[in-house]
Amino acid sequence: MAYRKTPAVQSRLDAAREHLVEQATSVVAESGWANASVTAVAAAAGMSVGSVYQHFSSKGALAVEVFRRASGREVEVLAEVLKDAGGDPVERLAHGVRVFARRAMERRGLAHALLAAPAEQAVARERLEFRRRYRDVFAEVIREGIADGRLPPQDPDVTAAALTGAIGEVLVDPLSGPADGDAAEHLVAELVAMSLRCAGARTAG
Amino acid sequence: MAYRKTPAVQSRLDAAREHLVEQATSVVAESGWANASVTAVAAAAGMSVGSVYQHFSSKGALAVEVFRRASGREVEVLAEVLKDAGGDPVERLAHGVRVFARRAMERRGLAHALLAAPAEQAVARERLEFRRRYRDVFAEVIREGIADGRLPPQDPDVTAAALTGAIGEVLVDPLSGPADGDAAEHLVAELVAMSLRCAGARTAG
DNA sequence: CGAAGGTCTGAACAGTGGTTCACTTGTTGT
DNA sequence: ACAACAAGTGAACCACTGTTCAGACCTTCG
Repeated sequence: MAYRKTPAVQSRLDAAREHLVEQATSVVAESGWANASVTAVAAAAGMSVGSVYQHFSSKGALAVEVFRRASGREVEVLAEVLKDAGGDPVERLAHGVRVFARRAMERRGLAHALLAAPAEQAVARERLEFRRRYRDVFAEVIREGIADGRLPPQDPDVTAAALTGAIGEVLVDPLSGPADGDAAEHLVAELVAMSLRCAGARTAG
Repeated sequence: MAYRKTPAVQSRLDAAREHLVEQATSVVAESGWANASVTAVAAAAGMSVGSVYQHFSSKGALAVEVFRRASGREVEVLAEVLKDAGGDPVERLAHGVRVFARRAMERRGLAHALLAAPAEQAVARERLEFRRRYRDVFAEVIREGIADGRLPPQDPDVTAAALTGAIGEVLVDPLSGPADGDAAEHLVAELVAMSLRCAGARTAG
């Protein structure tokens, strides 16, 4: 033999793959899935179309990877807040909604891509899974709230799904506009209040 | 002159157009926008591809017409219930949610196509308008509720958007399954209760 | 009936975008 | 330096669909 893949080469490959996924994410966040053609993504990553297929067996596989990373990050953050932030379940729910909303407003493009933008089948399937995970983490905290009497009896899955849909709808809708500082704060406050009412918390007048 | 379009011919044309729109709606409801190619729609309507272009200047125009009709019907029904059904605003809201939910569950395919299924740009734009109209009719009844003191102060647009998103999320999610009689009734009841809580109505324990 | 002008057809066309592959370039070990 | 082989390239290929259009067929009216 006269050639064997060296660690240096491997890490260069890994870095290239990493870079590709990151750039693809940017393209998706800025222009949506529809404009994230293999050509466009390859160009953004500064590599040839052919090279993309050295890292992913198909465009769909790359799209799924992009979606999984971004959505996984979001779910993780939310789950952490809902589980480990201090306070009773209702306080944690409020905090979670606040974080969800703020993050989505800061990265509007990405939020839209994850929650609503038209996408190919493979990504659409991932999106269902993503929403299911969101629902599960919300449902858990609602269950806790019911258990300790701070929330009234209810089907936690229905309420959790509703929260996911409600927040997504409010945030993704372009009528809410770019939402500068003040308007954004107002929106977040209204969202939190609405979510607490939705779960049946008594605090929100 | 030797030929002029006769009323009989015109009504035959109108009927054909009508038939085309109806069949296209069926295709969309059953297979989603993605599978509603011009070829498939023409076949379903029993006409040639070319004839489709006698009625609509493009595939997008046909898709928009299909969407407008179906969505317009739904909004109309909901608006009527929210405005004209008897009772105070809270009762009307509950009734409206019940109707929205039942209709969506009865025509799951259509509901999914209207609310969530991936669609081309032109339809996506219509969908935003559709959701805006839903929001407006919900917001109106919420405003009334606030005005007569049955609902607490809140941003009606935020709550209305949330209701649209929440109900859509709960209904469209395939995990809720085909929802046979009993499960369906449970789901509707939970949805109504959740919606009333969401708007801040006091009745819902 | 026959001319005029419409309606209907579906194969051919054209744009798009994912995928491939013969080739060039780069890297490794002798 | 050179052989061996992997990585990188991008034009060509291919499948898929929306759209067109020349000709077939129908309807009207003198």
